Amino acid sequence: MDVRTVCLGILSRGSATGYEIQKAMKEGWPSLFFEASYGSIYPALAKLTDEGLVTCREETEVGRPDRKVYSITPEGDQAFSQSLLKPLTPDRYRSDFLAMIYFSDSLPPALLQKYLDDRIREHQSELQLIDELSEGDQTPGEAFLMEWGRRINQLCIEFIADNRDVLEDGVVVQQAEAAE
Amino acid sequence: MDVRTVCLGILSRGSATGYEIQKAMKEGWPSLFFEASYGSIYPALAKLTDEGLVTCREETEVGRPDRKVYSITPEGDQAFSQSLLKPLTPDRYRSDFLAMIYFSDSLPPALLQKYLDDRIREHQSELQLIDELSEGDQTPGEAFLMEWGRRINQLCIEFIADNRDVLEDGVVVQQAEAAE
DNA sequence: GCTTCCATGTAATAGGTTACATGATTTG
DNA sequence: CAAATCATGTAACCTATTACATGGAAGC
Repeated sequence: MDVRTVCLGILSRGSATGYEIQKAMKEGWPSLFFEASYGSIYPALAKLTDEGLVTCREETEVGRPDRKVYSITPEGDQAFSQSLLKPLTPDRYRSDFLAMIYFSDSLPPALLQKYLDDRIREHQSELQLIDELSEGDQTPGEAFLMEWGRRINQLCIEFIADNRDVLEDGVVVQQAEAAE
Repeated sequence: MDVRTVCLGILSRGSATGYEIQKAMKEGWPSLFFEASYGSIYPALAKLTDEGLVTCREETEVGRPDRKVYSITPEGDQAFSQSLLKPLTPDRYRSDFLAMIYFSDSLPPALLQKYLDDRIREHQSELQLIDELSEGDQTPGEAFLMEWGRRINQLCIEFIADNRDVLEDGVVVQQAEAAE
């Protein structure tokens, strides 16, 4: 699922500007599964407009660029529904944090501690974000994502707290050999 | 952390061919935080060799391309250690699955069910992979990643099983309004 | 007075994937 | 007998990021 499709999906929930779409990907529910910068969102919206999948209503503004409110068209709705029928591509996950864990024996212990502390704080921020998003009514998808996000972040915080000594003490774990 | 750096990190654990590095990113511990295709790995190794961060020993093979075994140099070791000192970039996560959840009200119910079933199977496969990787001795980093992977995947399986009815019944969740 | 928010967009660049090219050996 | 495994590499392509360009209004 590329920027194009996610923009279309967000617009299927209601009209928005490019700026608002980016905000949704950064601080809204979509931030839990996607992110993109202006440099990809604006061209995507321009292309979707060319193809007739969205329309654009311009509102003249003073002192800043005209506000362009994009709305999905019936063709856009159909295109989006069809894109959901295509097989899902595998999740793409890339984590400097987990890489750092894997290579943590090449790391100064003080830095390892800092990275772990930082990480806990990041998970706490995300829990707070989810709390803020959770105010008001929710679609089933939002309710599911909310609890999902809570559980995952809680688990991560708890897990780091409970298991950081394995990394910090640098003990090599040996497999119990019951077979001998 | 780009392909270049992860290749270097993997080579810091022992010599390997490009093929083996790709396998590690696909089926080894590194698969938990990184993935890359040959098209990026081979050029990265060539460049690292040019820069003197790795060396390459060629073993003549019959019926297939020469096997090129890469080994990290002292300069490479140092370069890798230093790259771990640079601030970690935020995790990058992109999930068609969670996007599908978010937009699940635009989805035929039968397809939603299939996606959820498939997802549970994927998490089970990953648990199995982790079990296979867990045989033998482990570094602290590996032990941490092992348990991390187990817990996350177990949580996901359990969570989907427990909460899928929220999506499948399509009930709109309303916030309890205690303040009124 | 500084920072953040609003608001759009482009150009250069980075970083990667996909498909292609080749082909023997082992496993089911 | 087909498929997977081993094994390397390139070229075309795609997608997205980063940095730049612009600037007023509102909040702290």
